[in-house]
Amino acid sequence: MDAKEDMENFLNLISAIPLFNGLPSEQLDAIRRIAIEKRYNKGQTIFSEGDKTTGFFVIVEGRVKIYKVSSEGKEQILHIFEAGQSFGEVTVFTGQQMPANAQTLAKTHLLLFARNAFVDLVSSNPSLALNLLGIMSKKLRQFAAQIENLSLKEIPARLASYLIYLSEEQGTEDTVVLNISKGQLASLLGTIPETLSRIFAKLSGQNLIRVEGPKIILMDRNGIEGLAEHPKDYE
Amino acid sequence: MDAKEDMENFLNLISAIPLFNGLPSEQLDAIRRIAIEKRYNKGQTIFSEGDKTTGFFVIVEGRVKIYKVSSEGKEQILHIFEAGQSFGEVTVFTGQQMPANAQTLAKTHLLLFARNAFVDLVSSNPSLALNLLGIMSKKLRQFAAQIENLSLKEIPARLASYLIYLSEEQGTEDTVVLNISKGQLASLLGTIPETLSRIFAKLSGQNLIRVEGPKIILMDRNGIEGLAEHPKDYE
DNA sequence: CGATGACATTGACTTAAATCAAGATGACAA
DNA sequence: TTGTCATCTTGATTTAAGTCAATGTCATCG
Repeated sequence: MDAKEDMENFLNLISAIPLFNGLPSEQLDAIRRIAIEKRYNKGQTIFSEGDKTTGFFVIVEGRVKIYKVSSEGKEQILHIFEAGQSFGEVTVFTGQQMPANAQTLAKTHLLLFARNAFVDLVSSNPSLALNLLGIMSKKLRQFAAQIENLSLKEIPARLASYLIYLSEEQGTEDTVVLNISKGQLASLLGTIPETLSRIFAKLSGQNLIRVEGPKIILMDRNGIEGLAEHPKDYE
Repeated sequence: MDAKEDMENFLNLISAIPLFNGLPSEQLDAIRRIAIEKRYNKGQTIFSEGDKTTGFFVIVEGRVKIYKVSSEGKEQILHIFEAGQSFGEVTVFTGQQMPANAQTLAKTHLLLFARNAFVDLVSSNPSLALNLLGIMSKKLRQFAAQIENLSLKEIPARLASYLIYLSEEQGTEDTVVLNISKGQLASLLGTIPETLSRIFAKLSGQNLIRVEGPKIILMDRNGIEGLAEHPKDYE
């Protein structure tokens, strides 16, 4: 009975993952057979830049940051992934070494799909391939947005964009809660904690936001949107 | 006879494109049937940010830049694609509007694949799907590298990285030829022409390179590689 | 031919953000 | 409680790169 219950649990888990959406149950079963469960505590390293390809990861529970580190030790977060999202696709199809580092930001439960088994699965399942293409397209789009932010916007505008993004993500109108530390947010925005702190202070002074610990109150949503798009008007 | 010759030409064209590598001839034929030929002169716009999804493009001949423009008019080049490469995949699978602009840098001959027809083709052809996944993985990797460069490296290091990349691309040991104008290179590196010009002058002064118009002679390849990785040692 | 216009360089100056350094705040354990 | 640690904030200063403006170079066209 336990075995059967486990399996049901498992199918519930993976069928809730966007990547595996709409797949027939025999495919889900095939997926189950090649999945390897992995559990981590907060702050553990999943892989490091230069490691040889392991495979493809899906987050069942927890949070993971993908980041690069410069030769002087500064960190740039490329992405933060939450439950239901996946990472590591890239090396599965290029087969080179891991291009970045991955570390947990919380207690995390992952599924790992070994490279070859996963490639076989994708080859024999067009709708899985299409799902994967859709997910990778979205990631490409997000990276393009990040490049745009880094090179075309100053940091206050990047923060404003991020706050708007968060409020959409959280479905809130005027209050967002940071789900990462301010230091990590600085890294995600391509800056350092001191600078971010000053910008929080500056935007507070302009009555655009109010900061209460990890809770940010958007006092003037229009103003914040304006800042995100037309930074020069808000100096 | 002409029709048959045309078809042979066409099959030669598309079988040389990495994306269509290894596909059986009946698939190539299906591809031919849905391809739409497009020809542009230098400097023409193929699509603009916000346009509704057109489809997927493959470059037969020429060169295309994909770029974003800030609200103040500064341009950031995301990518420059050459013959044999493809672009526009992203919107095919997300179906939103075009996230960036595309403009030709030379007389260019493209194939356009309309969205639905292309999705059908990919769904029914696993090895095409795998090729596409491989290509998108490579693009994700390149974007990640670009984000790293923009946020973790100063401009001299970015230029050094680019020169190394070019020399590998061109298979040369000590001389590379810029295939875009210096102004465009500035945009690709996330800076402006004036700054790039000063950095060329600075690196020349350090005897790392010599600049002769669009030809850059790498006088000290080790030094340039060092600069790309450890900028602080070269001030 | 000289003139126009794109592209590139150089100089003087400004500015956004990083660095360095010192405190503040808050959580948590001994 | 006190002490320790991580996170965050604030201040003084430096610096890389952007801006503004002038000038240079070169190809091409009428």
